[in-house]
Formats: sequence, structure tokens, C-alpha cells
Amino acid sequence: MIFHYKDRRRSVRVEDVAYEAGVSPITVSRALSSPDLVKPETRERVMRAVERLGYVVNTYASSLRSGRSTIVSMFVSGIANPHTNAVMRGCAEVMEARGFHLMVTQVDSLDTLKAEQVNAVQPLRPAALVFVGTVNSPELREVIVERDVPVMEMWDLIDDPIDMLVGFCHRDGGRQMGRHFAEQGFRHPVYAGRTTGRGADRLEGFTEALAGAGLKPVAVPVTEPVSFAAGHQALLAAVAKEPKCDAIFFSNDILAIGASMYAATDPALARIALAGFGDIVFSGQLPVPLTTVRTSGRDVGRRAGEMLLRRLGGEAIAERIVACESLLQVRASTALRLPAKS
Amino acid sequence: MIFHYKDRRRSVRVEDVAYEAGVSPITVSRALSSPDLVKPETRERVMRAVERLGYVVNTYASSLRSGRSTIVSMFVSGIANPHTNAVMRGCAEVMEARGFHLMVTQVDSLDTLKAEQVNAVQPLRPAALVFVGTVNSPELREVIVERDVPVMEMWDLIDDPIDMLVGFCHRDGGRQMGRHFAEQGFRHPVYAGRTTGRGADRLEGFTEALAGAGLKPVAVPVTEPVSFAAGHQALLAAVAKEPKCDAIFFSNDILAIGASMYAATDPALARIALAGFGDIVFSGQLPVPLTTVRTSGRDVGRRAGEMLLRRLGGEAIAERIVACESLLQVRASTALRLPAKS
DNA sequence: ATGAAAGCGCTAACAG
DNA sequence: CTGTTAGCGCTTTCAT
Repeated sequence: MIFHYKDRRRSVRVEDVAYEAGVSPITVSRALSSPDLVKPETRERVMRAVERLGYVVNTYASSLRSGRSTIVSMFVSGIANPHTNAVMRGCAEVMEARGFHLMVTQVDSLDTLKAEQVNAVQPLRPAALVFVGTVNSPELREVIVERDVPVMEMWDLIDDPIDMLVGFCHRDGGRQMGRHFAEQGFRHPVYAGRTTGRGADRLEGFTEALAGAGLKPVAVPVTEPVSFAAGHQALLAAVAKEPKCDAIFFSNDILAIGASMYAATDPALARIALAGFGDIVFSGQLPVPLTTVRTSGRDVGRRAGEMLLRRLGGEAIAERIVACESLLQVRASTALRLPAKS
Repeated sequence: MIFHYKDRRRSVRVEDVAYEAGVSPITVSRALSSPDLVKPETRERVMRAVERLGYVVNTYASSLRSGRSTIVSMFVSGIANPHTNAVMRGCAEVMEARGFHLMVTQVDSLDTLKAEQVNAVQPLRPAALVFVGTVNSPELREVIVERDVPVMEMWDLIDDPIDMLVGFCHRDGGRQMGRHFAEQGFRHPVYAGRTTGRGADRLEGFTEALAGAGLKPVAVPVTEPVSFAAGHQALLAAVAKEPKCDAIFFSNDILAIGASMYAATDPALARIALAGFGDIVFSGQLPVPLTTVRTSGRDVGRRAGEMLLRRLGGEAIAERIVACESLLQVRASTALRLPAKS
């Protein structure tokens, strides 16, 4: 650890800028962080000096003195998931524009997140903790609460977030799909996917909407990790459990795409309408484009970021739980098919 | 911005720990950061006091005084890309274990990366700059060099990295695939994908290996963004350009998977052997599992992290360019098929 | 192996 | 609207 930034280009400090602009150091500080406390003319002079000297604030000194951290710590599992990733981007966009720095810790799962991993960021005294997902372990919730900073959870709408929450109503998404299935006139709908957590919510909404049309979906639980192969298995399980099945709502797009690839090779299966949840980028590109529920992770991230900024600005947040809309994307995969004999 | 960490639980400082352990503050500091400078017994006392009081170092004070930053800034485009993501994880793993914090900035593309985005992290005085990819714009390279910290680029093996580089030999990957195609006895191989940058390298290696068997591949350039649909188009373009085509090497797995999904619906196309590059998780799960070249992003990340740590530790790095191996994964998609008439 | 004194660069608090 | 003074918490430097 031989690198010392001070060794190199001896850093330009507020003092240097102050001298250059003919003002005191504190005026430079104010011109940069609370511009309206400084006369426009003075501000201009300071800014020009900053420019000329290439001054960049030293966060270490600034945060040490002020007791304010510009670092927000985010915990994410599966960054490679496009939805999760969109959430990150949305949140980063909003927060970075206001001078905050997002520090991401990638974890295997929020369910197995260790106190140790949360504590690892403590030396940086993050101004807030953000979780892309919800934290369920009571012990961990306690560790987090003890940090005594604003906390944002995301994605699933639960009833008792640690502090703030922005998420989707998965039940509503399921409901939209149920209505669509009813309108299409499917007679033997199947739900395939998780039947716990958000999966349960999607299934409930789906069931609810179908009940309006006098239908009751058969549920095929998928417990293995999400994959194309799991989608294939679920498809087979669905027709085994409900031979007359004419439409399947998969709890996510990956399962649906996996099923669709296998169904394409078998006319007996190809007649079945398929739908997913999430609208990942590939879903619209399939040989038979996939009907799905679009959720905007970016939107979730942005709204979470905005809420956090307000909170960090000292505002009291009345509505600490925000639900984002999801939107049905109807594509060819749920166009009504001919009966089984083809 | 009302949150002041000092307002809350008035923070435990080295001074408090020192008092509790009956030593001076500097001894606490040493016990934590250079344990071998402190007598084991004293160290023990300090550690117990740290434990009892729940002391956590304040990075702002520490970095301010020492001039050493524990933050490493990483620029990534397309975190959702599983390879990129693996690189991040690998690098984070290694560096976090040594007390560094990875600060990730997600960008649209390293080719359009703005100086502004690099400067945005300057207030944190990152100890190093890491790019998952290579930086080509001369202006940007200059901005980066001016930061005067170690720089790591990754993924593509170029000749003139800014500083250090860990990447794959794409040419070697292409060569492996070429040898495999030759061994399988394909007579009319096609390459489909980018024919610039790393794509060109893959193609060159492929061509080189096939030349050994007296074969010359037809190249079908793909210029549009990578997608399933682009893979389909490339497949059609390949058979249009080389009607006798019996095997196609796609420059990445997404293209190959897209092609394979469409090929499954058409017996005339299904006879063509397909291969990809990258071995993403889905490639092994297809109805016809995909032959591809496996590249370990995690490995690249780790090795980059290790190299960086040595450099940050003051070691001189002799070999500043490191090539990681890639490995052919042979699967069913390149099993020899029957001639066209099927 | 340990300690005392000093100061990293900035901004809070108070003054004018 | 601007300035003066002091000190955030730590670790460097020098001393013992």
C-alpha cells in the first residue's frame, strides 16, 4: 500500500482556491456546497478559480468534518438478473446526480446475507442502506436497524418493511394475466412456478381474476432454481397434471422461454398458450413472442432513490411503502390456439 | 441532508478503546492495522476492548490522515452480462478480503465513457481505477493516466493497455473451435458474428485452425446489437451466403441460442451444427445443448484483483499483461449431423 | 514496543 | 454575505 495520493501532485486544497479567488476558505466551501449562501459574483470568482486549479473536494476531509457521508450502501443478489440490474441503474442515476456514491455489495442471496457483510461497509459510515429485495431474517433486521440510518427495501411489497419500501404488486400482475386468460377464452389455465413469496402473490391475483370468469387454475409448483430446463420440466408437469391444459402462466420469463423452446419441437405442446412474468429483453424476440407482465426495475430504482434523497434531505416521509405499476404485454404466445387435434 | 452520524450514538473512537485497554490511541491504531508492531499480549487487550465497545474505524479520518484510500473505482458496461458480472464478483471477492471497497459505476459502454464519469469518483480519491473492458479513446486514456493511480483493464488482450491488463486470448478460443470443427469433419464451416475487435480475433484463430485441415470458413458479419433475433438473422444469412453450410461458429452464445431456437422449427436448418462463445448458463440447458468456448470471468476478476493488490502493496509488476485460458465445451450441438436430405 | 504531539483538509459554530 | 477559529478521528513522525 505504497500509494499516497498526497505524495503525487500535492493536492489542491480549498485554501489554494481561496487564495486564487481572493476569498476565505469557508467561502469556497460554501460556494461549492450551498451556492445560495454566497453572492453570485463571489461564487463566479470561486468557480473560475476551482476550474483553473482543477480543485476537487476531498471527501475524506469533508465527511470527517461534517459528519455527513455521501456513500450509500446497496446490497444486491444476482446483479446479472436484468431486473435487479435495472433497479441498480435507476437508483444510481438518481442518487449520483445529487452527489451520492452508490457502493454495491453483491451477495448470494438476501436471505443468507450475513451481519458481517453489512458491517463490512461500516467504516464508510454509509448514509443509508439499500436492499434490492427484502430482508427477512429477524437477526439481520436488528443489525440493520442498529445502524440507525435510513433503510430502503425493494421489489416485493411486504407489509412490514424495516423502514421504506418500493416494490411491485405481484398480485396485481397476476390479476392482469388472469383477466387476459379469461378474455382469450382459455378453459384450462395452469399456473407454473413458485407458490411461495411473490410467487404466491402472483398466483393469488391470477386465481382471483380467473374466478371472475368461473375458472380455477391448476397450480404446478416449481421449487428448483429458475432455468430453461426447469421451464421444460414444468411444462411437462403441467400437461401431466392437467391434460386438457390450454394455457400456462409461468411465474417468470425464463421458465416460460424454456418451456417455449421445448414446446416448439412438439406439436402436441405447441398448441398450448404460454405466458411469463417480467418481460426480459429476450421475451419479445422469441420465434413466438411471449406474452408477459412488464415490470420496470428502473422505475423502482428511481423512485426508491428519490424517496431516499428526500429522506436524506431531512424530509419526513409519510408514505413509506410505494407500489409501482406493472403492465401486461400481450404478444403472440397467448393468441388463441386450435384445439388439441391440430 | 440532516443525518449526521456523529449525532446518533456518539461514535466510539480509538481514544475510547485506548482508555478501555489502558494503552495510548496510537497503540490501538497499530494493533488494528499493523498487528506485528504490537506485543501479542497488548494486542489481545486492545482487541477485547474493540469487541466490548463495538469500535469500527472511521475511514474518513483514517484515509484523510494517512493519504491512503481503500476505495477502488470500477467502470462496467452491461453488468447484466453474466461474464461481466462474474468479473466483478471475482475482483470484489479478492479485494474486499483485503479491506478494499469496490465502487462500481455502471456505464453504457466503455467506448462512450465520459471524462466526467471518471471525475465523479475523484472526491473519493480511488486507490485504483478498474475497467471491465478496455479503454480506447485517446482523450479518455489521457484523463485516466492523469489520475496517476494504478489502472487495470480487462477482458480483451490488447497490446497497449494503459497500465495493467488481464484478459482472454480470443484468438486461441477461435482456434480451439476451428480444431473441433475440423475434427468433426465439417466441410463448409461458417463464422457468424462481429468481424471487428475481439470478434476479429476469434475469427482469425478459427480460420487459422481450419486452414490446417484445408478448410476456409465463410464469414457472415453481424453488426446489429446481440440478440436472439440477430442470431436468427445470422443463421439465415449464413445459409444464404453458403448454402452447403454444415456448421456455424457464432461469436457469442446469445446469437447461437437465438439461431438454435429458430433452427429447431425447421428441419432444413436443424441439420446444421451450431456453436457459440462464452458458455453462458443457458447454453447447457438447451433442447440441443450448445458447444461453446468457456471463459471464466470470475478467474479474470480474481487475477486482476490479485495483481492490483500486489501493485497497491508497492510491488513492481513485471508482467503487466496476463492471458487467461479458455476451454472448449463440446456438447450435442456439434455432433455430426446427417447430410441435408435428412 | 509504546507514546506525545501534530496535522491531514475540510466545514460547524459563532461572529461581524 | 463573509470571515475566524477550532476540531472532526485518525495516523505520521519523532522520541523514548
